[in-house]
Amino acid sequence: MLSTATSPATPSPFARQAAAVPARFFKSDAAANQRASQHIADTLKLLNDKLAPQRRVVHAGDVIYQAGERFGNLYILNSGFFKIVNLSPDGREQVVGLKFRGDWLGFDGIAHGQYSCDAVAMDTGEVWVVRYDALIAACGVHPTLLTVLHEAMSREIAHDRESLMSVCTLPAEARVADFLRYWADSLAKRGMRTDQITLRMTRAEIGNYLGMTLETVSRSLSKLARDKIIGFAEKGRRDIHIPHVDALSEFVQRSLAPTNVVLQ
Amino acid sequence: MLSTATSPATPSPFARQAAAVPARFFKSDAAANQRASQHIADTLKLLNDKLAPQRRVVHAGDVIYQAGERFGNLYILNSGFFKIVNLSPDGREQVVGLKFRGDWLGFDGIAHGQYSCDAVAMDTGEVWVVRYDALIAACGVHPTLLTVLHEAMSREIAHDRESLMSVCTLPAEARVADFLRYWADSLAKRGMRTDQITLRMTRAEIGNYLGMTLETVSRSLSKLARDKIIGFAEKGRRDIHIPHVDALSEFVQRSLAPTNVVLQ
DNA sequence: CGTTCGATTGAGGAAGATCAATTAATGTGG
DNA sequence: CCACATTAATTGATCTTCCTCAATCGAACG
Repeated sequence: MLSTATSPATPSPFARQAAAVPARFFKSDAAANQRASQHIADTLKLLNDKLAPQRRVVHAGDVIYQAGERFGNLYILNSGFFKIVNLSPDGREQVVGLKFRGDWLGFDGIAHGQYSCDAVAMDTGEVWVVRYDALIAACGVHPTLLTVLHEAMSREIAHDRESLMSVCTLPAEARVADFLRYWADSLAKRGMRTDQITLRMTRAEIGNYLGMTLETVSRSLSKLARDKIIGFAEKGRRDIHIPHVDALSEFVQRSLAPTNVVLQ
Repeated sequence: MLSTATSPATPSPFARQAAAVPARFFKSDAAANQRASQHIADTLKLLNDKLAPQRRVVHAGDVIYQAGERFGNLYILNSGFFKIVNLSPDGREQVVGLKFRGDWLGFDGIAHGQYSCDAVAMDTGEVWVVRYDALIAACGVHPTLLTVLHEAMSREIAHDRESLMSVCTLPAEARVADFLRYWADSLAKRGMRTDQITLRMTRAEIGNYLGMTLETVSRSLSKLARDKIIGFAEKGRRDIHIPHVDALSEFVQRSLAPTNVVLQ
């Protein structure tokens, strides 16, 4: 088991609550998803209207930018699906992010004048290319653009922290469940169906993203299927059926419970 | 051992290099540190001149903002040292970031109108308080401020990804070594000495940040001390002596090597 | 229709978690 | 300033999770 700050041996210096988790925290919220979907559509429309960005169609495997490449553009994902891969000088590679419709790519390049990761398309899609300096200039004219930009950066920061927390505090099976929940959530927030999702990543890629081996991913998925929390399509194990998204959150919570008390 | 995308069994789909690591990648660079230190000082001066921010002295344990609190301010750290703690509804807590002089706090609040983590002072210091809307207004007058802001956000995004990579690809001992290297680097980039550093965190906090137990942190530090890569002060094990920062990077590299070949 | 790549599953082993005992530092009241 | 209480750190022994290695199977593709 992994370390949590709330272990009984060391009462956490920042402990604040050990109460039961209110249901609203892991109940999916259709109305909120509806709003999120609308917000993404509105934002894309705004960007399209004010920036008239260059459009670029991409296919699975296309690299939109590479670590080390000179920074100049930001990219807005209109459709499709990307992975962000971090590279270390010694050859380690790490999938550090997944991007869906409405997400931005390339923020990491601003600080040092060059991108620090690779952005790779995992599917056919369309990205909008925006020159960073043109964007900044446009922000002067349309302040809403600046708001949108900062929101996107802020969201990315907040989400990266969630990822770190997940990797650091959840056991492997729960991490896989949480990954599926996140994926389904991301689709729901974009107005797409979540009962049947197609993972466009291999087990190895998922494992890399979650900090575990492909075998552990496979075993975890098999376990979730045995528990009827997910289902596989008859043919092909890339399509995953998720009858209840909330069941994934509940699985995560259960795997955090001290020990499975049989009779309360 | 943890999964790396470059395991021999599964030749990575994105493999690009397996070459020896060029020395420049882990050799500390005094000139670069000098420049970084100057850049931080210049940036702080600019912010001070253009924004005349409210100053606030903080002491260890002070909470500058809390998760859930309404967003309104950004904070710039002029001196001292902060930790950023992420909280989950079920009570998990995760140190997701450490902040030094020149770093900004509060970006996570922009997107959702409320902060998503706690920012806690670990030492006496001074933060500059800037209202977000006042900052945006000032950016209209002084475009350099916008550049500075975006640089800070971009740096944070890039660094968060490094953290995730470290947790996902390095074994525990290497993570501790890399943590010390990062700490020393951060000090060096701020013009401070790195041969003698004082960790203002307990083993439990370090372990939480690195995704391991406090016992593993302790054992790793003991190992590094046995190997003469670090040393402890006579009294108190919070002060750590680092004769060669590069030795920490080399330790990380060594622990990544397939198997310790005795005679090569 | 064979070849290749991805996924699954099992067996064994190792890294690191957990439990526990001890020691060192820090703080507190007398 | 000291005795005592409290918290942090170390270290050892054991156990669990997950990694590693290996074999098999299914799908996709030329």
